[in-house]
Amino acid sequence: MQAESLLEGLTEPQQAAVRHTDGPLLVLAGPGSGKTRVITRRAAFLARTVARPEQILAITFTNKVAAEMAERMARLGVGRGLTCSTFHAFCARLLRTYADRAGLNPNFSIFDEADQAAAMRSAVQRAGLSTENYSPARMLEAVGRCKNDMILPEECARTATDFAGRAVAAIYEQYQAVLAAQNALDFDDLLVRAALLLGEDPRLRDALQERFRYVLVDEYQDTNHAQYLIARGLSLDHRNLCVTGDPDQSIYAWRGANIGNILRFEEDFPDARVIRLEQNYRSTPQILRAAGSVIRRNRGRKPLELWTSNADGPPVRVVQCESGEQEAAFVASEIRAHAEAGGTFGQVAVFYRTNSLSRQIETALQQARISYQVARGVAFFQRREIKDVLAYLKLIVNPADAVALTRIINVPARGIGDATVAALLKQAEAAGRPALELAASPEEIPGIRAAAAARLRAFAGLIAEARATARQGSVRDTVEHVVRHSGLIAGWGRDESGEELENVQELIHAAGAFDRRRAGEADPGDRSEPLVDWLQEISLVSDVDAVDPQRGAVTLMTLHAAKGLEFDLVFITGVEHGLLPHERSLQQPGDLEEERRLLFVGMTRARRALTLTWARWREQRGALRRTSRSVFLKELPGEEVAWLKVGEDDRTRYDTPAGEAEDRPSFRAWPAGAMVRHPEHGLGRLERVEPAGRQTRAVVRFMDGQMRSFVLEFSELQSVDPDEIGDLDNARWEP
DNA sequence: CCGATCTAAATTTTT
DNA sequence: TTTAGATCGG
Repeated sequence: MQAESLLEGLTEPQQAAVRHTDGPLLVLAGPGSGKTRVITRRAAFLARTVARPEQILAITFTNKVAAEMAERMARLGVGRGLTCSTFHAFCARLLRTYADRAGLNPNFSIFDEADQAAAMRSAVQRAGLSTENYSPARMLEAVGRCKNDMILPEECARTATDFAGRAVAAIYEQYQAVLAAQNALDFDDLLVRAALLLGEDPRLRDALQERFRYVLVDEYQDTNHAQYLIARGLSLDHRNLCVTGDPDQSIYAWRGANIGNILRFEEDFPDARVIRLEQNYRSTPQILRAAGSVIRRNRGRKPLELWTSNADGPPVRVVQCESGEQEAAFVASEIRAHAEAGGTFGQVAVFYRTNSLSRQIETALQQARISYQVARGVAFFQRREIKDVLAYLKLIVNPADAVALTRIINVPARGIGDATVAALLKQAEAAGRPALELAASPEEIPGIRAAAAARLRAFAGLIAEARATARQGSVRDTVEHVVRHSGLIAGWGRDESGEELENVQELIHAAGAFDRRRAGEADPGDRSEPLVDWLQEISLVSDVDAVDPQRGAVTLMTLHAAKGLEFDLVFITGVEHGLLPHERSLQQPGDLEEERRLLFVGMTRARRALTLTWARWREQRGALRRTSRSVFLKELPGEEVAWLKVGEDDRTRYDTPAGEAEDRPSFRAWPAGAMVRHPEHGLGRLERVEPAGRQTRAVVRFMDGQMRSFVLEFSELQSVDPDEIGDLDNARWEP
C-alpha cells in the first residue's frame, strides 16, 4: 500500500495530522472525530515514509486499545513491528529489561491495591503509628498523590509543615522500605521509577530515543506528571512527539492526571503543530447538542466546536423512575424492544457512575433473557481463590514477596500460625533475606519449635517443586501444578457450588491461551520468563480489557471505562444528585467539572439514541433512600430532550411541553396545597391559582407565614414533591 | 492453632 | 449487601 493511499477518505485536518511526520504535534480531537483512525493511519504513514515500524512507539490508555491498534496496523500492511502498549506495561517492561540500571531485581512483584494495603499496614506500624489513626487506605491515597507528582520521600519530608505532613512523610519512607524489602513495586512506582531512570541515565535515554524515533501518546489529557516526564524523556532530542486528546474528556484528575499537560503543550513545544478535529462522525445532532449544552457549563476550557452532518435522530430522553428496580426494568424493556425491532444486543451499552449500580441492571437483564457482559476484568483477579493461586505463583517468581507469602503460607490450613509467620518475617527482615528462603532453613529462625520448622520446610518445598515446573516454560502447567499440589481444592470442597473450581479452571484456561500466544510470536532473542510476563500482564489488566464487542451482548460498564468506545444505543443510569455528580465530588468546584466531563464522555459514546435515567428511590447498602435528579439534567437543552416518567403503574408517560415537564410543570397540574419552592423565599404551599390567561397568578403561603402572589409565566416557582421534603413537620403548614 | 460466629464498617471512579 | 476483623470455645 502506498503512503498516499493512507489519506483516502480523510478530511482536510485529518489528512494534515496523518501527513505530519517530524516535530511535535498536538491533535485536539473531539469525541467521535475519527481520532483512532487518524492515529493508526498516521503510524502507518510514518512506517511507509520516514521510519521502520520498530521505530514507532504508541502509548494508549488500555491494553485493549493497544492490541487493537497493532491489529489495525497489520491490516494496513505495515506489519506488527511497532510497539503498542500502556504507560504501565511499557514501564514495567523497561524496568525489567534495565533492572540493573534502575537498581531493581528483574523479578519484582507488582502490588495491586490489596497488596499495597497490606504493605501500607506494616509501614504504618513500622513508623510507630497506629493504623487506627492513620488508615492504610488514607495513607495510600496521600502517598499516591506524591508519586503522581513525582515527589520522593525525601522531598515529602523536607516540605512537610505540620505534624500530619511529617507523619505522611515518615510513613511514605517506611512504605517504600517495605516494598523494597519485598522486591516489589506498586502501580505508581512503575511510572515513577521509569521516569527517574530516564531522567538519571542519559545513555539509556539516548538508546531509547534511537530505538523509538516516533512517539505517540493517546489520551494525553489524562496523563499525570510522571507520565509527562516519561513522554518528554522519550522525545527530548528528536522531538517527534505526537499527543492526542481532548481536555473535555479528562476524567482522571482524582488519580493525579494533570489536565495542564495538554493545555500547556504549546508552551512546552512552541513549534508544535496543532490540529483540531471538530467534525463528529458518530452521533446524531440531537445527542451532540445535548452533550455540548452540558459541557459548555465548564469554565477554563479550550472549547472544540463540535458539529456533525449526520442525520437527525430521536430526541435525547430523560426518564424519571420510581426506584432503581424500576429503572433497571425500564432499561431491560427498552433493550428488548430494540431487539424485537431488529437491533442486536451488541449495539447497546448501559453506563453507571459506580459499580454497585450494575447489580440491579444485571438482575433485570437476566429476567428479560438479555445476554450481557460486565466490564469488570479486574474483579476476576480479586476473587479470593484466584488471588490465592496467584500468590503461590508470585512467590515462585519472587521469594521475597512477603505479602504473597503471608497470604498463602497457611492457606489451606497447614498448621503454620500467626506466631510462626511473625517469627519468620522478623528474622527475614533482620537477616535481609527473602522470607521463602528462610522458610526452607527454619533452623535459623530463633524460637521455632520442631513441629513448626518441619511445616515451614514442607511449605518451602512445595513452592520449590512448583518452581521446577515453571522452569519447563509452560504457564498453564505451572498453574495446574499449584492448584493440584497446594491442597487448595480440598479447602473449597465444602462449598458445594464449585464456583471456586470453575474460576480457577478459567484461570488455567487463560494461562493456556497465554502459552499459545507466546508460542505464536516466539522471539528467539526473548529470554524473559513466561510466568513473569504472564503475572505482569494480569497485574495490569483493566476492566475494559474483558469486553468483547463480538459477543453480541449488552455491555455494562462504569462511565470511566466507557472512554474511547461507542454504541448505537446508550443508557446512562443513576443520573442523580450525589451519584452523578458523586457526593464525594461536591467539596471542591473543580471536582464538579470533572463529573460533568464524565457525563459528557458517557453521552458522546452514543451513535443513535441516548437515554438518561434516574430513580426517585435508590437502594444503597440495603436501605432505601430518597434521591433527587442530577443538577446536570437541568443543563440539557429544552428542545432536544424528551422528558418521560415511569410511574408506579409501570406505564411510560410523555410530559409536555418537552423539556419543561421537570423544571416547570404545567401549572394547571398544581392543585391547591401543592408544595413549591422559590429561590428567594424557600418552601411554600400553593394556596390558590387565579386564572387570567397569561397573567395567571399563583398565591403561595411561605414558611414565614407570608402570602405572596406570582405571575406564573415569569415566576421562578418550582414544584416540589412532598416526600422530597423528608422529615419536615407537615403539621406546621396547617392553618 | 483452628474454625465458627459475631460485629462493625464500608463503597467512587482504576492502571 | 458484602466483607474484613475480632472473639472465643475446642
